[in-house]
Amino acid sequence: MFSKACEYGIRASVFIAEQSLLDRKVSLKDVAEAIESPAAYTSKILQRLSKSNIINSDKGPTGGFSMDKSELEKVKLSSIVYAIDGDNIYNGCGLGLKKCNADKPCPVHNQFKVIRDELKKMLETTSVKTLAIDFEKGLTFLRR
Amino acid sequence: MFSKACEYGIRASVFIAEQSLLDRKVSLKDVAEAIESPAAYTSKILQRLSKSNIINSDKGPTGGFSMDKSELEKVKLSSIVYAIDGDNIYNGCGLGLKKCNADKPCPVHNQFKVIRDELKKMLETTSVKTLAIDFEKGLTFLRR
DNA sequence: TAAATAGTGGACAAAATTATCCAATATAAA
DNA sequence: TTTATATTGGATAATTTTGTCCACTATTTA
Repeated sequence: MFSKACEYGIRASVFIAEQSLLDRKVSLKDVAEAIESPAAYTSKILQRLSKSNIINSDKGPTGGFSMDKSELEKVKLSSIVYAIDGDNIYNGCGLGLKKCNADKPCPVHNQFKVIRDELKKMLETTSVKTLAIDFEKGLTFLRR
Repeated sequence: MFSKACEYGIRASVFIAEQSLLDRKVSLKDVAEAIESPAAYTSKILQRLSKSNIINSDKGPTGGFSMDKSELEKVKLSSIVYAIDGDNIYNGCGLGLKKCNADKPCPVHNQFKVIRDELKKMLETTSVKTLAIDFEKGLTFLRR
């Protein structure tokens, strides 16, 4: 479905969001431990999220990663997925054809369109904030 | 969504099915040209489909790949996907957690479950035969 | 201003996926 | 039975994705 990088990206975002709700900045190490991911690789992913203005990163002592509490509910899963995996999930053909649309559809174009549209809607309506709140309550998990 | 191998596998199956409806066996070369895929790689994929009893393969002159017309509507997309990509699509966690279920769910477990179940249902109800018939009619395309 | 800390960016390495090549095998037809 | 044809299977290569390492920059604190 998503690349491993994107999976780490979503998990990291949920963790950073949750900690931000508690007014805590987190270090790369914190993130990697919380989501059980390779630290150096996670660093690259956080860089992308930072450049896409999804998370903040501050250097130096007392630095770390964070998200603005006030903007947290505006951040949807779709932004994270787009920042890391681009738009292949939405626009790419399910059978890998370069040109595939209603005019010249692949054999499963219509069947896939239904699924994709649902996936898209889900990603666009699910905010990181609600995921962070459930995680904070101990209802969901980011490792194992 | 699927691996490239799986995409080729589905496209190849639709082509082979369509040709089988016309009582024609097709060679590896035919398949590769019809679906615009690397022949040698496609060969490996057809081997898997053959071992999973989804397609027939006959060696020697007049040999080639084919599908039994009588069993064609029993072959669903789900069999092909399973033969090539396994069951990660259904059972794997959307965020890559090794253990993720209703008891210990990842943050997007429930949201993904809805999508997955729809995808699963779609794959399990879509037969290669109907896809082949639409392709035969010129309604759908396997290349470009 | 010096030292310690934390993220950045570039080069590099490992693993997985995708793709190629070719000798071997099976089979139909001459 | 020989020849031509078509798939098979194993080795190998290229590419992409995933993951690591390390010197550098920015920033806070003493």
